[in-house]
Formats: sequence, C-alpha cells, structure tokens
Amino acid sequence: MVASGTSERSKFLIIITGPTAVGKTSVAIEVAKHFNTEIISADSRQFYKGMVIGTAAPAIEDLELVKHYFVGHLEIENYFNVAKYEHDVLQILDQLFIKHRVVVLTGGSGFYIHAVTNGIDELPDADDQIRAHVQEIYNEGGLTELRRMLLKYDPVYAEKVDMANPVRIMRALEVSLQMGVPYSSLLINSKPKRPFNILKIALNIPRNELHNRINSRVDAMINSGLEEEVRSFYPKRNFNSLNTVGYRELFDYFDGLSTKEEAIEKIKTNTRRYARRQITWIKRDKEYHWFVPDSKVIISYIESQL
RNA sequence: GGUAUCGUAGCUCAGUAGGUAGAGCAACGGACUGAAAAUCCGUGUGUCGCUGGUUCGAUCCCGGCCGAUACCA
Repeated sequence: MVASGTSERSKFLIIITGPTAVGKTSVAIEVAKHFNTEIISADSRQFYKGMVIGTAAPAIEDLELVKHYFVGHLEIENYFNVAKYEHDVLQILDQLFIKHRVVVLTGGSGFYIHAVTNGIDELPDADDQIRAHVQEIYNEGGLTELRRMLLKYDPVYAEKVDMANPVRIMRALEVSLQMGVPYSSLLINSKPKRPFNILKIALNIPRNELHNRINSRVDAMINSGLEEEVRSFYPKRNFNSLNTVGYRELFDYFDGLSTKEEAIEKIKTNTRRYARRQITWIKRDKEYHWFVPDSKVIISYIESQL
C-alpha cells in the first residue's frame, strides 16, 4: 500500500536529453517551472565543482530558480561512475517523488541516463590494486597482451567485445580477476522495474544549425574566461574528470603543443564529434520522442502523456 | 588594358604521356554494462570553373568566356 495516496502510476520521470548545445538546459528549466518541480542533472562533467564555463553548466540564476541535483557536487579528484550515479539518483528520486508528481532528469550523458532508466547489472567496482595491475599489463604488453588475457579469462566475452578497444577489455579483466569468474557470466542484462513512469524526450535541430551553435558557444566560452578556468585546473590535469573537451585542448596549448587558435578550433571540432556520438547513442533507444527545443510544444506533449 | 600562372571533395592540395580521380584535415555512419564530454570501429561524400572543338573517348590537348593571384602598364 502506498500511504501517501500518490500511486506509482501517476509518478513520472521526464528525461530530456539531446546533443550538446542543442538547448537542453533552458527547456528543462521551463518544464520544471511549469510542473513546479526539480531537476536532476545527467551530465558526467557538470558533476564536478568548478567546471562551469567549459561544461556550459546552468547559470547561478537558473540554479536559484529551480533546484538542481548533481551539479558541482563532486571534487575534481573524486572517483565516480555510472553505478554510483544510478544508486544516488534512485535514492534522491524516492525523496522527490514524495513531494512531486513529476521530476525532470536532463543531460547529455547517455550511458548515465540509461543506467537510471534501464538499470545496469550489479557488478563490483574494481579495487584499486587490481585496476593498477591491469593498467600495468596494458602499459607493458599493449593491446596484444590484453587480448591474450581476455581469451584466457573470458573467451565468451572475447567473442563479442570490441577487441580493439583497450578500455572495454581492461574492465572485463578487472572484474574477472577480482571475482574469479568470467566477466560475461555476471552480465545478466537485468532490467529492473522502476517505481515510476518514464517519459523519454530527445531534442535535436538540423546538423548545420547545431554546428553553428557549437562553434559560437565555444567562442563565447573563451570570451567568458575559459582559459583561466582551465589554467586553474592545470595541476590536476591528469584526473579523469579533466579528460574533457574544452580542457584537454587548452592543456595542450599551455604545454606549447599548439597555439591558442589551434586549441580553440580543436575544441570546436571535438565538441561537434561529441555531439554526433551523443546522437548515435540516443537513436539506438527507440523509446525517445524527438522534438526541436520548443518548451511550449514539449510541455503540452508531456501534459498529454501524464 | 597587357602578360603569366592558377581554377579538381566542405578546406588545403596531388594526379592522369587522353580510358570519368586520391591524400591530409573536416564531415558522415556505427559500437558501447562502473573512464562515457571517455574509449573504439568503419565510410570518399566530386557536373575535375563554364562553353565550343579535336578524338571511339577530354578533368588532361586546342579556342573562347568567367573568376582568382602576381607582375607590367
């Protein structure tokens, strides 16, 4: 029995995603205002404190207007991952759905959104020693050695994984070594039932318009002081959180590997490619309803689905 | 106005002793189970400036036109 009287059927998590620079932030805020609710961010780099300009994080006015979760809540040095995110989001959603019928989850990190909407199998975080060990195997033996080991410890996964992708192989090895069973044997592809409905909305605009928006947004970031923001992180540049478009290119410039102009062009190029990968990811999920970023149209669509 | 050089993919350019063309970058498509703004895989997308001529056949040779650049006036 649900004590509050708010049945699970009426609870809705509204997903608003789309490629970078398409205009997710303002649509999400309009939607949240309309339903008098709050926003959970699904942006794997806006999690980190201080990465404000380079990640186009919501402005302070926006944060005051609508309460946001998962924006600037981590330190650059903090290790974080999708599983932790899934766990933390579900916990906060429990709280939010007590007060709200509708909650908005917005961002461009498809994998993170997927973890919330579709769930991921319960697998361990590899412990630091094993991670370091596997990393060393890669450093010394390269891809060849990784492949050889995967064939030994998890031949089933070796059949289906991209054997040119060291990251995939290393993860499988970490888990296999740690658990003593093949990684693939732990993948059961469970799809947990969530105690709320999910409405998936994706935003997009014609590609050339998106590219124009990306290019001019990068220029705007530079004018807003991106260089200084990135410079302040220079000592921490090796943390994964800073392996990010807009930061790595400027680190290269600081290292004398490129001119500032080249770095800016590279940020634009890499942002365009990032946007394309995001679109590829979203297209795979046929449950998404695509819209141009028009808040009014989207709000009335949501109303019609509640 | 004259002379010279150039005009080939989105950009920079290569090339074909005449058989409709290829590099780099950009772009496009895809994969994705704890690094995901990460990581990895794949794909030439073209009236060879326009227009006549020679030729079985012209991006290539010849003429004219248009455009760009340099030099001379």
